[in-house]
Amino acid sequence: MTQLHTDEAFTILTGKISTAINRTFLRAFAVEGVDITTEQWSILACLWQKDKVTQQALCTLTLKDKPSMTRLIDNLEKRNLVTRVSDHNDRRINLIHLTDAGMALQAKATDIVQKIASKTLNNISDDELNVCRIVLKKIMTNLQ
Amino acid sequence: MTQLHTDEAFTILTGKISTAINRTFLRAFAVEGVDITTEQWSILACLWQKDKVTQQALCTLTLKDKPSMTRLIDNLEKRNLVTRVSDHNDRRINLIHLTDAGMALQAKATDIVQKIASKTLNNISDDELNVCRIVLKKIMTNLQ
DNA sequence: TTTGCGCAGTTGTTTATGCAACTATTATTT
DNA sequence: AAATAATAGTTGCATAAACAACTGCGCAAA
Repeated sequence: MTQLHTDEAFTILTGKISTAINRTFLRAFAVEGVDITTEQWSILACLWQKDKVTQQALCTLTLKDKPSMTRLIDNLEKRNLVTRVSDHNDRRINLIHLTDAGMALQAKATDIVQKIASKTLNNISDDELNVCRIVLKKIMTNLQ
Repeated sequence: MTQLHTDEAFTILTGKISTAINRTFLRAFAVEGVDITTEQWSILACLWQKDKVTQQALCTLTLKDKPSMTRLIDNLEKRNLVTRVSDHNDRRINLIHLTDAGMALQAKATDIVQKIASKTLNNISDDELNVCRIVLKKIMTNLQ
């Protein structure tokens, strides 16, 4: 690949895109009265698929490290969206449970995310997006 | 586009890619004895192209807001890589000057970045990367 | 000239990441 | 069984982002 392209792609990937997406999510959530951050949403999205999992499982799913997860769960607990429940068989483990409030957020948050996703991916063809997905996956693999 | 693809692309873009790239950069810099972060590098890279610019200009170039820039420059000054020089014509303005140490980093840091870039973009064709660049640019535009 | 607007930059608060070092609990190994 | 290793989670410290509120300076209109 030419050097110019490499630099451009890198500059974009090195933060700008995710920063812009995060900002868009944050503002949309705020406007719609959903008081969570993008990161908190990413944890809730896991729990909406499968509830009562360990913090470690959430780390693996979201590619975050344990300290980050500890603090994200702290913040979600502050907002009464999840609770830590100690496992009786293995007391090292916390199982993260959605609260009623946490479950209640699913519909609205999912709706907001869908709207942003379709706005963001407007005028991008299936083929283009597919190639992009493949490239991003290759990059993730190369970074291991 | 299909919903599945949308979700996947989004999950990757929403932080994971840039987090992984940031981590890789940080470690590579640390291993090679270059004591800067990815964000600090992004500022230095601007200055290596054009020195003695305002903080606002750096904000525009890197898509960061003013408070972020203030603190990034603070940290770069702590490391003696740049200095703030007050403009005599307009005392509102700080011109950011590279120090000798800041200039001296260019070769080594650029080399590290090149190595990571080629490792990261390994087995990705020019065509694929081009499509990906176009998609990422469209996404950035859609997010305005 | 003085009032007021706009621009450049700073500070405070909350949230999040990376890494290292730590505690507590469980599993292994000898 | 006792010592050791591995696992789950927490805490401390530095860096960084978003947003709002602020200071200080320049400029233009009344």
